[in-house]
Amino acid sequence: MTEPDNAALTPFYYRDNYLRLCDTVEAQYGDILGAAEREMLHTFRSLGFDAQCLYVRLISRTGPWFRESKLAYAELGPTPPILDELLAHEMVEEASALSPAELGKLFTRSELLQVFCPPDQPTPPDKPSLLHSIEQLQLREDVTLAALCTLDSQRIVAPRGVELTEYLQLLFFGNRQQSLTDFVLQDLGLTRYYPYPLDPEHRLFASREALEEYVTCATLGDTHYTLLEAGEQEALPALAAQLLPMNPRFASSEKRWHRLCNNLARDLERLDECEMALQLYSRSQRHPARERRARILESVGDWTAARAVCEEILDSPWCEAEREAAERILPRVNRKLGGPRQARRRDSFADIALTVPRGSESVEELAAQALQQQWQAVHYVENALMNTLFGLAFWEQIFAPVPGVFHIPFQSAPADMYDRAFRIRREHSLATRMQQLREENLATILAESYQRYQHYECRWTHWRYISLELVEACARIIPPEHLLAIWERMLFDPAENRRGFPDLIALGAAPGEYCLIEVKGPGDALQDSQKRWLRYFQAHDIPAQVAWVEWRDD
DNA sequence: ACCGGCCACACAGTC
DNA sequence: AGCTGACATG
DNA sequence: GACTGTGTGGCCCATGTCAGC
Ligand SMILES: [Mn+2]
Ligand SMILES: [Mn+2]
Repeated sequence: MTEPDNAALTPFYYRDNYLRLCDTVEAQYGDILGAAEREMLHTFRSLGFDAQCLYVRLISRTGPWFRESKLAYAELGPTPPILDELLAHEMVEEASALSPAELGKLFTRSELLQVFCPPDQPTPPDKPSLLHSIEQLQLREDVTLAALCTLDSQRIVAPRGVELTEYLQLLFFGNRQQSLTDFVLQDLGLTRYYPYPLDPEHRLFASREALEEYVTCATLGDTHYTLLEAGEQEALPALAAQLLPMNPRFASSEKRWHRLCNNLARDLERLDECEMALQLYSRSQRHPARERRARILESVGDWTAARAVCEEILDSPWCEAEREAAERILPRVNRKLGGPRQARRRDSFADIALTVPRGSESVEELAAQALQQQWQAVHYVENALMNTLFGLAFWEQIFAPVPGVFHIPFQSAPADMYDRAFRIRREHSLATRMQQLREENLATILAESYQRYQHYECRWTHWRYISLELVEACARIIPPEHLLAIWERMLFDPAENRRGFPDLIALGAAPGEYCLIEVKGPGDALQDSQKRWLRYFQAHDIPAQVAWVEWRDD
């Protein structure tokens, strides 16, 4: 047990952070909380210190039910009187009946055996079947609970207001993933967020309706997942029927809704529910909705409609991947409609053949080792290197205080990082920065940026994998005009063009002596995103090649 | 944005 | 026993 | 060989404990 570095960490940091969260949310969203919710917050604040601490522990752990005996916190003293207080204020409720499934989460296999299986009877082989056989007993749920309490006379409790807590966290973080844990990680110094200025003026959720709309989308997403998990595909059309009449009105839930439409539609395709899939896709404004529509229409033989969708895409593509898909589909469809056969563009990239012995390492590692002989150093970097360099080059623009993009102090990128709007809203500062990068010493800029911003959370930088030394070596050897060209394309579409970079970078001794190398093992092929970068490299005379690996059999 | 989304890869079926 | 996954923890 | 679909594994603090198998 080591002492935390951060002296601010008290034994009560969970409670302290929860209060910070409540304060922030009440200040920012007081108007959209209901009377009952504010009342509950008031009750919480009126509790004694220990009761507050225990309550926050309860809502931070996976419940909903807890055995009193499992609630032991050294910093709080005996649990029973604290629970008494929480029960008295109705912040906690006591179980009076529990289902077999709930029992399974609370009691061990041997405890359940002890109570429900007489020693002379055959014992179920594992816990699931044990729970099943308890179900078969058809006991009343309060009876089963009473039976178990004979071996553990302590109470079984659940915190109330869990859904309020979920709402508070959602309002604070703007998503359902982050939680009090993020405060803790911050306190522990495990994560550090760049101190960009927050603007409380622009809040994420405009109104109670916006919040509810988001929660509805999230719940439908949960249902989707649960149905898949349970193998209940037949219920998916009904889920789609719930999704379709929705009309998301708030920006805060739009992206989520579109993604949900796409995900669900994809599953409906697999069920041959093409009609419904088409309806969902046509409501979605997110790639690959239009591509999927074109493919469905092609597969059902509606070539006229398929052509129309392709033309719509080509007219104003959402991204390059979408345009390429339309360019592949359209000629096929045109031929069906009696058009001429068209010659296809063929790529040809510089390549080498490698024959290496099989090893336990990945094919990329093995290829890197084989290439070590011809180069000073070969690094297996994939997307991490170029994304890190991008983050270093444009840190100030990424974290610039554009209105409305920084809501909370736990962001690793602005809210619009992957939107079309990102580039447009920072047009001027990005242009100025590009100019500066063109004119000044890139190696110095990148190294200084690395040292200044190292350890701050950023979607682009990979501090662990990409060392300062590697950044310096790359900045010395890769010609600035190459890096600038790469960054231009990344800025053009930061979402799409952050992937597809070659696996390896091989570095020589002198400036210009380097090569980006995509490793392809037997059976692997270039992906579309990789081809797009390789084409771009060709067009800009950036040295890149594909290394086709074969196994040397001995 | 961790019961999810994103990568890259492996493999199979089609033309 | 030895391994794994879920969970809680700082 | 190109294209398409599908399914996979890793990656997201690190570490210890416990229950299950
Ligand atoms: Mn790769
Ligand atoms: Mn590769």
